[in-house]
Amino acid sequence: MSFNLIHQDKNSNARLGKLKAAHGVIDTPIFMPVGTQGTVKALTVRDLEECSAQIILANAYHLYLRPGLEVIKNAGGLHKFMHWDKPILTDSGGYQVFSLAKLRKVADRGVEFQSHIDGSKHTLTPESVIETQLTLGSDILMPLDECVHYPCVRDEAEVAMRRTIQWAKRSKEALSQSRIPRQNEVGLAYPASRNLLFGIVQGATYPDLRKYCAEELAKIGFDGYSLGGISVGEPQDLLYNIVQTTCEYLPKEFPRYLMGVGTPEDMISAVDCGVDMFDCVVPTRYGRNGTVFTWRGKIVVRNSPYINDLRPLDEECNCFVCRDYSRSYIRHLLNASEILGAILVSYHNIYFYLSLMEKARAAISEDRFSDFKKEFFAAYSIAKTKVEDY
RNA sequence: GUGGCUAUGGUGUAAUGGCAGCACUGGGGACUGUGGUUCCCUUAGAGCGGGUUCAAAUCCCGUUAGCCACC
Repeated sequence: MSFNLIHQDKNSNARLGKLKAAHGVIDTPIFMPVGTQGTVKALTVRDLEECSAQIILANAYHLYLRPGLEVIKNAGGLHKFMHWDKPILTDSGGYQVFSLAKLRKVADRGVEFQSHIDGSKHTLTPESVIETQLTLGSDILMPLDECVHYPCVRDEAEVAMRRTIQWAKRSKEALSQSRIPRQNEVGLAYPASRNLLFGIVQGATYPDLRKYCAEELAKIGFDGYSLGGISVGEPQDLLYNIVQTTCEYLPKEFPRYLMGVGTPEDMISAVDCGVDMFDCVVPTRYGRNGTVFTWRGKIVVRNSPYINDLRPLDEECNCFVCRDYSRSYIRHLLNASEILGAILVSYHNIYFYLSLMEKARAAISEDRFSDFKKEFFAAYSIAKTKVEDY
């Protein structure tokens, strides 16, 4: 068993766990910084290690298109290529198929689409996507799935959900039959660990579809279960409802991964429902665009109130950015489109996200997650209401 | 001193005599399994004084300033 449930919070559904992957053990709940193209934008691997990142996400679709699998194979796999020796979770490209809707054709066999880079035609199948991820040397693989837009009529959601289950089955089969060498090279933290494969629960906003999908996937048997098709435009409370009900249908002894989510509030709420893993572009993308996450809420440091503000981004943060630089200076960098601005805010935001998860884990281990959540939300709303003071 | 040219948001520039537009800057917003140095919204303008005309950034006169040429 690759996942150990270490502790269940007594007053909520939050849980503490350890997930054993080929390149290391991951403490959950965890946030995984997004490194789509084999890099967490604006950050070096050294930065990520300083921030205590335990696992990052990469995207098989993007890397398959550019630089191409041969280049990465030649480099000895994605870990060596990007000089990251901790676990990597790869997304299949299922989401890109969804977000690049204009360029695609979906059928039971797989997805046909045109490259967003050069327009060339490609076909993704559940099998090819597994092969790609094995070639990359991924620790945790995601199967090809079909994500639908919000709102989505029931029939359409059901078709996509059934296809996702079929594809999940084929993915598991493909993984077990693949001839690509597994994670058994010398020097790995857990050489015996195989590549982990998660199932993805679809079903849009329909609780019965989510339930059916979760149960069918559990029957097939995966190393973890993802909640997909969430945060695609639905209102906040609906998002929490789906997460909560879906978690109830998932087996407790496996990790749960809420894909693509989210804001600090989203994550804390989802941990409360029993979610263990997250990934999201928000800390890095917002960072590049000048929004900073602090323990008192988010601030847009690019804006004029901070022009002469010599305080750190977050007075309660211990990261090197907050030690060495002022809001005034960082605002200037962002305003002048200097690269360092994006770097510093991205670093701080990733540090913040990982600290948030670390605090959540500490709280769960002491059965005080509910209090932690309350305190977090109380403090986090300050920037919104008292901008002039913060 | 004489002649010529020019004058439009903070900056740089458009517009047959017919709703003064664009870019940058300034001010805000957006961003959720990354097509993002991105995207959206927005403040702000005719050197000054007259005249012609239904109507003037546009035509005419004067004036001021800048530039160019000549003396």
